[in-house]
Amino acid sequence: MAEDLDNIWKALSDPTRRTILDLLRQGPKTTTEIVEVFTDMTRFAVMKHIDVLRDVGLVITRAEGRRRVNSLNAVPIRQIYERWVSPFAELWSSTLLRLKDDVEKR
Amino acid sequence: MAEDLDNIWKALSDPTRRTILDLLRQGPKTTTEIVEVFTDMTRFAVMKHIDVLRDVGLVITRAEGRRRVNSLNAVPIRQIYERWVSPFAELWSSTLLRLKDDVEKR
DNA sequence: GTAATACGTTACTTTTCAGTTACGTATTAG
DNA sequence: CTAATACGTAACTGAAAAGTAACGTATTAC
Repeated sequence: MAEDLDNIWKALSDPTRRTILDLLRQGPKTTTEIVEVFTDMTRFAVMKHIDVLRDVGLVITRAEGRRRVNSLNAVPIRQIYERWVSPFAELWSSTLLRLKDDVEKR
Repeated sequence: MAEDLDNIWKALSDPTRRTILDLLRQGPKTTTEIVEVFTDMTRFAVMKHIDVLRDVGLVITRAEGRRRVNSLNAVPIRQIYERWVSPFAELWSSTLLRLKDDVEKR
């Protein structure tokens, strides 16, 4: 669980997968519903992306008859935030200050 | 600039590059100083990673004689936060609630 | 019960990307 | 001024990952 964060980063690095997460933010969707959004891609490609998201825990899939309902799990994103975004947050202001300095030097 | 966010995600998806950002969080470092940290990799591999980080604006490099001093720019991380982490933050609590429901159903 | 629906598995191709090798340039220390 | 230092460029290799194609299974509507 320690550096599973690497897998989560990898999962998030793909634009198709991020679009899927965006979709699921509005509520659970069946696999077919997700597939239909990506008209320029085969069913299998999209399903692979869902697989990746499920493997890292960003998506939870539950069977409902012949359907698979996929829902979002935002917890891994929180882990990314706590480890990688939050520690850099304090630098946002200092970065702006430095840029300000650079500008004033000219 | 709109979906340069994709490039930023890609840049952040590599563990070596994230380690470099972690290093620079403590202050600017010359290219050689960064290279020396990664003993299991050639100079060129590390330099390529620095290139990628510079291309997406996460690292700013300034020449100082024959040295290159690399410093961190946290602004792109802020963009990631605003677009991708913050919108999901509201779901952290609801995810926990749902997990709670799931547990209680058993 | 059969046909359509929803999804899965496997094998393959293509592309992308990390890393190395080889060669080269600019800067500075002595 | 020459030798070591600090960094750069370009071409190649290997492995991972995205995407496709072909075939297969379980479920439900009629």
